[in-house]
Amino acid sequence: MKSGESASKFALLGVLSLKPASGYDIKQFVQGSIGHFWSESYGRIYPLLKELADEGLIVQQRGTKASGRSERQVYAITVAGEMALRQWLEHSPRNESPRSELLLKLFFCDHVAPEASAQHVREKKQLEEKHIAIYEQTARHIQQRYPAHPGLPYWLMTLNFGRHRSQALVAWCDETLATLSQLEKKQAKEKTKAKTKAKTKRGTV
Amino acid sequence: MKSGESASKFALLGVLSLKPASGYDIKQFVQGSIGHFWSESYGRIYPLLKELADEGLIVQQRGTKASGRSERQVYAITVAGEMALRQWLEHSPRNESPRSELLLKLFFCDHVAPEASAQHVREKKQLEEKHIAIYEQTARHIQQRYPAHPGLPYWLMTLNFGRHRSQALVAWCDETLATLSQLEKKQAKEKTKAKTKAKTKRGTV
DNA sequence: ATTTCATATAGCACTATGATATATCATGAT
DNA sequence: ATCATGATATATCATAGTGCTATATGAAAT
Repeated sequence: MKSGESASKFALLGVLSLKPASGYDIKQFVQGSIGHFWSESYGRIYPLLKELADEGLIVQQRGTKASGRSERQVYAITVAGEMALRQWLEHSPRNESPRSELLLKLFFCDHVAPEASAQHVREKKQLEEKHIAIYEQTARHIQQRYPAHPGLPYWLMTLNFGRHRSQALVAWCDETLATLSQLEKKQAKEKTKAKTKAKTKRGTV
Repeated sequence: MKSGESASKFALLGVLSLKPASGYDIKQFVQGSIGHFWSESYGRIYPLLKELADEGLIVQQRGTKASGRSERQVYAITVAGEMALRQWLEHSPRNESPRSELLLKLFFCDHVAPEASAQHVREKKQLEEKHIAIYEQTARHIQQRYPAHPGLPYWLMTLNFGRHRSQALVAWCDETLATLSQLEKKQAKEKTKAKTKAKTKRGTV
């Protein structure tokens, strides 16, 4: 495999290493199981499945019109595919380029009132708290359902990652909200001062 | 502005709201100042500058001189541009879809030895520790250099975000490394057991 | 003198998303 | 009965975004 090869291909291989699946299945699995740190779109999944099949890393299982659905195209990983996956897993992951619209807004927000930014931060806090709840619930659920699965410790690690991250961000939100309310107070005071000054000036002129 | 409008446009507007700049300047600024939570590529910057100019949100300062080929093309934000930026700043930021190659590898890593994953996690820890150092250094630097700038508190907030996040991830790395080394020990034990069994079997057969 | 480097713009191939189109089948409502 | 709805399923397109490469120039270093 070429070096510029995208991670998406291996994400699909990874899913197929668990069990054969269709493009639709893959999308569902990604959303439901690794959705908190990965995403795939149909627009990539279907072309990639074809590429992977051309490269011999997966094969199309024909004749599986089992439940009578419309032409379900199920793919399964091959031995070559498993090898490619293992190889990729051992390579150092590329560092992701983060893009946070929230931080971008915050960085430039001296153009607007602190309250507008505070609203964004409050929403972020709510979101992260919701995430924490989901992580904990999911962890309990999979521990109960797959207590002996060899992948379990690794799944829990990824959930733990999210929990740590979200907890830190909630703490940041609290700090930031405090700072923003201080800034608002200060601005209000300066406004009052400016008004008083203006009045005095008007009085003298 | 349309609702599907990308954040990149406003990132450029934000940078130009600080001072007039060329495409090159913008790239430098983004890398140097908001690089820890945002990125822009030349491949987007130049087309977007033209679009923004067409929409009247920015204006080209230097003339479109024909003779000099690679002449510096400096853009400045217009009043309309400032209004558009303010409007955007007040809208709720869209939640970003995170993609972590590290977690993807970790999730599927029961295919390979725990040591391979441990290596990835150690590298991650090093990276985050480096980030923390940079955040703290940058914070000291800008507090010294722009003690009275109205944007300073907001810049510090974004750095603080990074610091919180990185500290949490370092803690996660430590936890995860501990878990991985336990898993490795367990696997080693099972292997030994398997070997002993095999020997016994061979002995009896 | 010429090599090297920082500045600067531009285009292209590839990667990725989100929206939408299309069709089938199961289920329950009318 | 048949009709609406929603889940299943595949596919495509416009748009967004990245990374690499080509090109050019002036200034500094060798």
